[in-house]
Amino acid sequence: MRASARARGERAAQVSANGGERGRVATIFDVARLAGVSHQTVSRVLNDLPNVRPATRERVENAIRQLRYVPSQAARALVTRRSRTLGLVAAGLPDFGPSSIVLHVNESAADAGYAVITTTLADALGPTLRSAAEMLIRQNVEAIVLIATERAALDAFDGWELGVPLVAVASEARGRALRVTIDQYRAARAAVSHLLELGHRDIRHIAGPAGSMDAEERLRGWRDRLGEAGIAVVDPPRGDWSPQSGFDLGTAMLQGGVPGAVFVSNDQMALGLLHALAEAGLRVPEDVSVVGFDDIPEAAHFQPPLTTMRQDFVGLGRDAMAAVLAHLQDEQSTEHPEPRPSQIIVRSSTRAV
Amino acid sequence: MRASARARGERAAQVSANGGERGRVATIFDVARLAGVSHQTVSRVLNDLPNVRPATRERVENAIRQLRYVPSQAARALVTRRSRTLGLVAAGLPDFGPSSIVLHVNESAADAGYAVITTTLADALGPTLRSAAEMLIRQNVEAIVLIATERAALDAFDGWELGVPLVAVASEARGRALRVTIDQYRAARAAVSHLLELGHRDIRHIAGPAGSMDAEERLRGWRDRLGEAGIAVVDPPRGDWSPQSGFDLGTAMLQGGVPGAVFVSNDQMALGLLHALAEAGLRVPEDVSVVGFDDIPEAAHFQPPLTTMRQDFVGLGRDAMAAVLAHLQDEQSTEHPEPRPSQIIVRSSTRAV
DNA sequence: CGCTGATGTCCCCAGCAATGC
DNA sequence: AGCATTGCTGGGGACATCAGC
Repeated sequence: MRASARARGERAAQVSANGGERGRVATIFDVARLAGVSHQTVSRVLNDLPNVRPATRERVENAIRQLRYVPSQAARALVTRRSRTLGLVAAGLPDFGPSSIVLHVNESAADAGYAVITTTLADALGPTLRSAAEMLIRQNVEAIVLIATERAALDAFDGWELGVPLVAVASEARGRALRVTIDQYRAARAAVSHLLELGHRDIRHIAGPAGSMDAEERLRGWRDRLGEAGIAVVDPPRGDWSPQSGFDLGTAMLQGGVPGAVFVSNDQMALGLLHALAEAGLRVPEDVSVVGFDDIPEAAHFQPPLTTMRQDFVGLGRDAMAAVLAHLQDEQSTEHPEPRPSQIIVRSSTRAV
Repeated sequence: MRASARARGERAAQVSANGGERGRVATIFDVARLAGVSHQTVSRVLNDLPNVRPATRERVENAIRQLRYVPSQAARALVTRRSRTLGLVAAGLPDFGPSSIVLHVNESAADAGYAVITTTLADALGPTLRSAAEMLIRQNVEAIVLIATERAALDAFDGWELGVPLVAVASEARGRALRVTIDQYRAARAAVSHLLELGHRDIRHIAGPAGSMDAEERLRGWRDRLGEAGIAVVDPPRGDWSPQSGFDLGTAMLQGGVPGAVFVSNDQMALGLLHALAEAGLRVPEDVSVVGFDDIPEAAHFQPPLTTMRQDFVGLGRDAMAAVLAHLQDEQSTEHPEPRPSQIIVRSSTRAV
């Protein structure tokens, strides 16, 4: 079909004629023309394929530099069916946990040569999630990573054929999504163990919101560990992660007497609790021991510096990216990686009784 | 050219023959075939163009639903040269300020129907920025939004033809980038005015790092406002935004005596300062007044609750997106929007002397 | 002949302009 | 005039083919 070839040639000629035109960028044909080879040879150079003579390669590379040629991702995506792009769906920003995960998934993706399209959601309702996912699919993402704090978010994706792999960062295993996770349950048990080892028996809990899987796992860890120690518990109050709710629930808790220790489901609520305790004239850790969760940057400078659980968000980001890549290479790989362990950071808000 | 049309037809036939094949997605031709129209008619339906009979439109829409057809963004981008995608370059995460800006730019972009590819940077060095920007260009973004905290980041982009509009979120006007901003200078002046009105004269400052434009503007506001009040100042100590640096610099500051009031360049360092003051047995606000900057969610529950400057990140995100859209529609529009004003939040860390 | 290095053709998928009924 | 169709375009990769030694 010579007509086609000629059309290409004419176009290329036009381009070199008005190369100075604003906004016009070089194509692979322009490069080929300048280097005196076919566009296919340029393609081989671009993709590091064999069968290109070093001298030819050199010429092509010079032409690329000269024209400041950048391959069109759109054209490449069209033919390879690979966009080198990931979708990231995150609700619950700007909390420390989700934000950190987003940050580190981004970093791991960049290392793997992937771009990340992030959609932040105000709520985790089905329709919202659905339209976010559809937008990502339209943008041609190769996989979707879902930062799921609420159970509802995970459920919304279930029984819904996306067409691309779904990796969920979540603390419960639900649905068919590939899951990467931090072991919140064991971390909560470790926090309670720390208090038990200090001799505490009256260990209360301020939990996170009901829909949150993280909150649920931390609550379960607290309950189970106390149960094993032969200590009966009642249902704990639930906050919304905010310092204000920690303050309110802490104030309410003090109405019924002074607890020996409190395990709080995140650092911000722990801060609110510290505030409530200070207002009530109670000293930490002399009167009450407090353990938080997350190890936010501020925690080391609370009054007193907070004992808390530090999570491995960096590792989690890597796990998520590894899961994506594994699934992209091999559809069958449904191996869930080991949950990432957490680490207790003992500061000055806990002490032995 | 009938050959071409026939090739299309054959391909379409193949598709419907193995429609169950894994990973194969429907194209506009499959839809056209099922609806008994040409692909162009489908295109008109997709783009809400006139000249489609309601009955035809109906048939096409049914076919789209039936095949779960999603237009290929890659193909569309190739022909329209519009990717509906924005690039966002952010250094300095996960600090509260930059994180908030990223979040709200994302939201505003989503409202405008744009996807956002975010790249997070470990440092703001030239080569890092450059490769980040190149990656975004390859991904075909229509514009780049740069969250620039450091002056060096802004300078790195200068004199460098990107090929796409650049919008900088930054507190200094540098280079040719379109700029949106929060007026840090006026905000700092307001913070100092608050202390002056309370009768303070000995008003110190703990500044942010030297390269930071935000830190510089806040420092300048503090210096100028005090100068106007006839109060001489010396160069303030500089932290790195972290609570630890606030603690260290606060401790050092107390070696030279107890100040009347301190204006701290961000809330986290203010927290460190509160910690240092508490350790020295000083009371806030009885002995020392403290004003922070940012109004992070924790600030209301510091001990004591912190007086601080709240910035309008939501508005800033909208400004950034508006600037992008304006520039995309009209290359000449280089109007910088008015800087967003900030608001003082008076809590319990300041009081009259 | 057999291998290396380079070329030609078709295809990916959607939108636009011109055309046809 | 209203509605639908045909042909071409965009940038680059896969594959088959070809030239040279």
